[in-house]
Amino acid sequence: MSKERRREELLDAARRVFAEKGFHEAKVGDIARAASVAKGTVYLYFPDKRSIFSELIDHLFLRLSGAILRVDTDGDVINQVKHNIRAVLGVLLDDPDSMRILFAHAGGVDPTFSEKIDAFYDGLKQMLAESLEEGQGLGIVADGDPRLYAAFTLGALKELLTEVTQNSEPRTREALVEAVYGLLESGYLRQ
Amino acid sequence: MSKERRREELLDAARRVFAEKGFHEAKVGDIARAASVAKGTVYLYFPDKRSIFSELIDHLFLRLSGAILRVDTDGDVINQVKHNIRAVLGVLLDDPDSMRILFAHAGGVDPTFSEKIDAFYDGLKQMLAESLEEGQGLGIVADGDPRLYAAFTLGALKELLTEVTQNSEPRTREALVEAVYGLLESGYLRQ
Amino acid sequence: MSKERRREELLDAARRVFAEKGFHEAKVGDIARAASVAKGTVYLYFPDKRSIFSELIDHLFLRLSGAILRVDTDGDVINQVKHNIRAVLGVLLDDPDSMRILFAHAGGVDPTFSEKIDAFYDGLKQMLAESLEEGQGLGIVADGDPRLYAAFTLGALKELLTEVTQNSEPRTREALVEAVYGLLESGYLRQ
Amino acid sequence: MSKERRREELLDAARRVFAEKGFHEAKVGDIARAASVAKGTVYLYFPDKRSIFSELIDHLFLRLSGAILRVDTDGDVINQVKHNIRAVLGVLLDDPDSMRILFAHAGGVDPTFSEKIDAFYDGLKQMLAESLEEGQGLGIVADGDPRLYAAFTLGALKELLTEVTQNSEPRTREALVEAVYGLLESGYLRQ
DNA sequence: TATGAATGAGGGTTCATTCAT
DNA sequence: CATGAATGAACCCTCATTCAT
Repeated sequence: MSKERRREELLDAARRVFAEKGFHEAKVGDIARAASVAKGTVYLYFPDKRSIFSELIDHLFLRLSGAILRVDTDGDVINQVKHNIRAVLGVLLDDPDSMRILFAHAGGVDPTFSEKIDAFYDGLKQMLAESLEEGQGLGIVADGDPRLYAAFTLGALKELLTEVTQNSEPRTREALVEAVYGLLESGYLRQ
Repeated sequence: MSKERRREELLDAARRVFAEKGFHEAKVGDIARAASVAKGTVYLYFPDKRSIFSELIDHLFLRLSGAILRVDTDGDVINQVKHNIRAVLGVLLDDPDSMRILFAHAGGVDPTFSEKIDAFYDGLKQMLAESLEEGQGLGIVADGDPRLYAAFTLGALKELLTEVTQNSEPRTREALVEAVYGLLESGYLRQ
Repeated sequence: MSKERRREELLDAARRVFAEKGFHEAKVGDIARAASVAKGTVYLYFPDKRSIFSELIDHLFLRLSGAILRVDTDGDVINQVKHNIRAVLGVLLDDPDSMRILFAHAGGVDPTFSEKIDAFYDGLKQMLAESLEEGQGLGIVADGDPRLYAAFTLGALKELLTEVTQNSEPRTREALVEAVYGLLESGYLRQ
Repeated sequence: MSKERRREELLDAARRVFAEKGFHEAKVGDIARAASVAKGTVYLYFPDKRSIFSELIDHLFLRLSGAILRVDTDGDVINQVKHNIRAVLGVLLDDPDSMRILFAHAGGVDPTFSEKIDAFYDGLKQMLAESLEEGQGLGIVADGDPRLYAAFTLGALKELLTEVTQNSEPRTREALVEAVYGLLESGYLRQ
């Protein structure tokens, strides 16, 4: 087996184990067993346990960052927004283990790691808030604190994803996209 | 010092320590030191470290559950919704350490614990979804999957709280309540 | 048992174990067993294995440094020289385990540690060489490189000590002192 | 490359690595890298790491044993003594890596190995002591314990070598021979 | 013969928990 | 009740050695 292939297998195994048990409950031996190798083998490919976890998160962040496009307010805003919702849902629903690691376990590693996670979310929120502010100038975003709107959006997406993964009710992605968009566009309370 | 008082002091100390370091990085010795007692004393009041953490979370859950009122669709729905938003914000902003434990660290303890957290959120979502379904019958909630709306709401609130605590920008609670309500009522995107 | 007492016991046990097995072959468990405590207890008194070894060597160095007096060439040189020989022999013969650690095992720990040992010997040689140089000025030390004389002296003492400890032949310390002095004063080859 | 040649290369590499790092800090991988072969190759030529170290020491011992001639008291004793001093200095100064392994690292391997080293020195001392005893019969060696004289001589030589290698001051070998001889013949203290 | 990926025993260290005082 | 020294299970990581290619 090629070195690169074995490395991928270890990452796959680690992803499954971390998703199930979290960072601290996942023992290096668990990862090795899940990959059907000896414990020592893990250390031929990674310097330590933490770096495996870190690589999984980094990779997920990269995919998310790559999938999201900064909204260009000169173009079709609605479809760009929907594209981004679709992109985020796509990345995370296609890799529910990574998603679970990020949402359920990434915070419990250690303070340094938490900062990294926070920084990523902060970056997203920042980018989103800037787009929203631009949108306010164009009158396509309601008045109000764009950081709050950004936080709403992120939170709604996160929890939606958690809900969708935990709950067995099957829903097409497009329906989810529309549901999120609907929320952003008109909420759900009616008088 | 009374037994009950000492127990409270230990919980207070544990809350601070867990909030700062998370479950695994917080050592029993840290908690003892924060409470100015010896390590052994902790075990006179709690059977183990996990149960302290658990009690903090349980207590927070109780306060949250107690603060939230099931919406009575016969009454003033708007104000009941706002009341609930206000209540959740109140409980969590008044006790930022508990909030941090819940949002940043509760997931990293172990799989069993994660289930407990998930179950609580699920209960909230369930209750909220039921109210929303009722509301749909009365025409005051838009058509669509009430579980999704419930997830949106929860997620938006969570992230809002994270944002508010992390970000230094000071905002009155009432402004936050109105902002959340505004989102639920009409979103923020305008064409 | 007092904390200080337990610490001494651990040092005593470590001294015996290190003397017998050397740094690497001596396991922390060996030291714990020799002191009749659990392995974890060792770490209540020392941060790590190396620091125990280091403390033993440091202590020995202190005792040696304290025992040796710089020779004052205004006084009775012969007796001062004999005093120093006697002092070094005394310190090391009274603590053969430490001696063995120093002579047989201290070099095998790691490069940093070896430097420390070298530095100590170098300091001794330096001090001795300076005294000898002074002695040359007074005509009581033969011409020649004082560093070499210092090295001879140290080496002769070291090996004498090794010999005396390994060999069962019992000899009074005073006889040893006289023998060393004799060597320094007139060698042993006769024509 | 011939089997024998490769074996020599591995020994050369090992000598360098052991001299620099000592037995425990020198990893088999270090040796392989220094010899520009793969780790597994080392094991085609040697059964284990210890045996490489052992062979280096054995070889050095052989060269030393071969260089030293038992003093024939019928002949020119002075020059035979000088010859031996010259021979030991020659062997060790020509191969400073082996010397460093012997003096600085051979003690730290394990108890069994330490015994081997001790045994070698003991053999040397024994041989030397016997010659000295013979010399005492002929009146060319002072009265006194010949084992002690042997120990002195060995120790002085060892430390001289250490000094010469560590210190940058350049000295001709003949000067060193004369210095050692001078010590043996008349010490360095004068009244 | 040479390779280097894989193995797995073993060791240092941590820390939740216990218990004698 | 309170203490804090002691315990020892458990884990991460290293590296000498093996073996399939």
